[in-house]
Amino acid sequence: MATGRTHRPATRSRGIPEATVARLPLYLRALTALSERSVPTVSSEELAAAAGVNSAKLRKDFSYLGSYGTRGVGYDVEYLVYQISRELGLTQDWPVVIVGIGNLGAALAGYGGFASRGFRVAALIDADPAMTGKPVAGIPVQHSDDLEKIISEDGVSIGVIATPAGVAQQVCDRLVAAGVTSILNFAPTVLSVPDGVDVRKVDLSIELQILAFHEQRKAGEEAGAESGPEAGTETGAPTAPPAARTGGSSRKGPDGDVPAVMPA
Amino acid sequence: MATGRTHRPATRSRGIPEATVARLPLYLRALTALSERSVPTVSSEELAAAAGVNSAKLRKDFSYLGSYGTRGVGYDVEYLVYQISRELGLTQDWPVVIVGIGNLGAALAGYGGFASRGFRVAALIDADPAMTGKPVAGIPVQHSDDLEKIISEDGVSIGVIATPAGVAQQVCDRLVAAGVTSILNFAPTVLSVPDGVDVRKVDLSIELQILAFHEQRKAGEEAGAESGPEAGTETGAPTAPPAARTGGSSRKGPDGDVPAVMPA
DNA sequence: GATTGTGAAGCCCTTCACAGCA
DNA sequence: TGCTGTGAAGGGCTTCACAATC
Repeated sequence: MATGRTHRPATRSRGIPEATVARLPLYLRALTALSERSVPTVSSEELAAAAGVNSAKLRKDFSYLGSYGTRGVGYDVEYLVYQISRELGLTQDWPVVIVGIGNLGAALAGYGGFASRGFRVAALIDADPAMTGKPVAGIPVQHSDDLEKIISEDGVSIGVIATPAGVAQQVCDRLVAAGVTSILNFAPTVLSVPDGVDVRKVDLSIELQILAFHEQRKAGEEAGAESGPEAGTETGAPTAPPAARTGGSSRKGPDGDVPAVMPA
Repeated sequence: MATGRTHRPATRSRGIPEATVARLPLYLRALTALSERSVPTVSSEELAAAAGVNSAKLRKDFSYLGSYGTRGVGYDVEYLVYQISRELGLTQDWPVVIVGIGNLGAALAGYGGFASRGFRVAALIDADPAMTGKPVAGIPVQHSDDLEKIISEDGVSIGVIATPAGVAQQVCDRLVAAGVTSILNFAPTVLSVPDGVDVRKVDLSIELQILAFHEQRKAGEEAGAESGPEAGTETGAPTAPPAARTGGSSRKGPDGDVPAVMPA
């Protein structure tokens, strides 16, 4: 998951659990598809299947928004689309700026999923003077010197950071100082922000690493047993075993009390 | 968060909680940075700060891997880097294919964070014949007709889908049939896969929608009270109030029992 | 009869707080 | 003395299962 940090655990906002909020866009997408096919109503079971969750969870989620369904019938598609959109704040226009127009920033600039959800790319910003004025996805890139001016003039409150990791924090600081209060961070760094600012991060390599973990697990399972994730070779062995390893007293180690690989 | 689905809740693998696995890459990055600065040891407090988590959580996480620290001292940086890498399966080489070489696919192809973590882009695949042979990020694009051959020849087990939503499921099916067992999905669709295949998704517009939700909440808080998220205008009002609304018996509605906006 | 809405139970994760160890 | 490793407590989310409702 990409998760923000500053999330006022107090107040509980209006009581909608964060996990539920994170699924609302999923439901919304499924409902939009149904709406386009002019399906009038949908049951929790059907909608849950379309959104890839189970129906009890979906009903519980919707119960936080209010009682929008009809027992024995299901949910009115159009009405739910509206309610969820409103709950998510998508009935208003959100100008966003994208900072860092490299490959990724350019891809984001051209991403159709933004505009269709009420997000308007208000500006593309890059530090490279050679980029200034060049149109990307139909929008001229502006120089980062003008960052503050752009933010305040357009009333931008959401910023997307797609810069190299090295400059992400300073870009973040400038965005926040200029009035941005929500940040979507693609740079592989931990950003620190003051209270009241939300950060969500998307880290491509982290997702792959998580997949690799499970992939390795699978490979181990089917192979039966082999003492460790990569037994024979000892590739690029640990550079520095810690002091503790020599004692060998009570440590459980990686494969201590449980066979590393289940023998079937 | 981007979360996979098929996750065998049984067997519990080797007992490392999913939440912990998701943080290991974070720790690894922080440790790598320390390693490059030749820092020999680090305390849970310091490392936690660098990774943006709290220290109790970090210690608990590490405790699932084994006792790799030294009381009164901290953790050996190099040793931890190795242990976490091994746990994540990064000590081996993971060939990946990227399917769908549009803006996003191209950006992914050139993303440096992959190679540095042991992920090797084995092939770029696109359905457009005009793309075939064209080098992207130094790698020639191959036609999707050859997908199965590429997967099996290179022993690819991880696939990245960056195609339009409409074809994502069929691409997914072909990848799985060809032997891929982990998929990172950037297409805004729910993929269904057989047991044993892991899917993680990254959805750019969902992240923004979650930010918008909190952003709206903030705007409401500072504005005092105003009856609803966007009061005056009634922009694009609900197309179809559901049957239930007329009865008006027990429904709580969106702003029923709690003021939509806290009055200070 | 069908399907929602929801208390209650269970599970997982986080946090606390301190014993154990270097 | 300082910091890790971990039992125990606490909190949030998911799942169950069924009463309420159309």
